[in-house]
Amino acid sequence: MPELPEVETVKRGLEQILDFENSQVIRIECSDKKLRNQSAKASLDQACGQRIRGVRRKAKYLLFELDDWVLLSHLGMTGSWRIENDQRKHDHIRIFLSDGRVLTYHDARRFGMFNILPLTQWQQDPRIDLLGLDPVVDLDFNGEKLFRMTRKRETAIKAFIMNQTFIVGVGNIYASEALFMAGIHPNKRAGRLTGKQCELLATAIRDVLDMAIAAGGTTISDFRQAGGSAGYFQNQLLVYGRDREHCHFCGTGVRSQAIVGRNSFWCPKCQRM
DNA sequence: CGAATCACCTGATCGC
DNA sequence: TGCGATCAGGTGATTC
Repeated sequence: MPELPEVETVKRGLEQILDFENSQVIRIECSDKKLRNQSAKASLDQACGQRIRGVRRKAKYLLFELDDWVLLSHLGMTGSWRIENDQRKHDHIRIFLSDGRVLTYHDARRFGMFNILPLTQWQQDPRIDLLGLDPVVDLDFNGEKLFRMTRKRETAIKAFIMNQTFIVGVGNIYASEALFMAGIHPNKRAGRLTGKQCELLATAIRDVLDMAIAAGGTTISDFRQAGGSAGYFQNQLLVYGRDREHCHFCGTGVRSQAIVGRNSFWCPKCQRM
């Protein structure tokens, strides 16, 4: 579900909703079913008594900054955060705040992660440390960097830009969109892109992520902003989910096929190998 | 080492 | 209406 724009949207929503001056963690409750990667209850309890000082995004991770700890959250495919005292099926983590509200994590498939890390050490966690450039915040992400990174890489360019050790934030939806905008076939070997193509692709990646953030993310089925509303970038998708529909530029039928295990969409006329 | 595949889960959808 | 097969926004372990 959540790629960079969706996580950024959740982060901004939580910033609006949370009361950083007065919200202290009173206690944390966990369902009996664990997420794919989740700290033990006793470890999470170290957050009790601490203030939530801020929310940050690192790649597709959300971080709740406490006084001495960081709560690291990854939404997996179906994770979401909301403020609501009532419980629903698939609510797995409930953080009770001193203002009486409950910060709740919902995740049907439980592919998400939730860990507590020391404030001074979270950046050394390998999941954070090994992350690549963020196209939205790292100003030195550009075509030249992309060109150098892709040299000698034999994998499909679509798989390359979805690999979080090179570039962060691009998932299955925005990979197809960015490659369409750049006119590059998703199955082209990464190492065969020209300098010009890397320039176009770096720009397309940054643009599509920025536009999707501005639209509040993409809601295909269940993505929700922290306040509960849907995003609306799904109305602006150019190729994703449009198999056999007409390309908006040339009218040719959009094609879809799995590339490295993930369904991919492209225009066979606008996008070249 | 790089690259591809599998595994982890539940729910929605589709064809019969 | 019911049932099985298939697919879904991600990532980390395993295999080649």
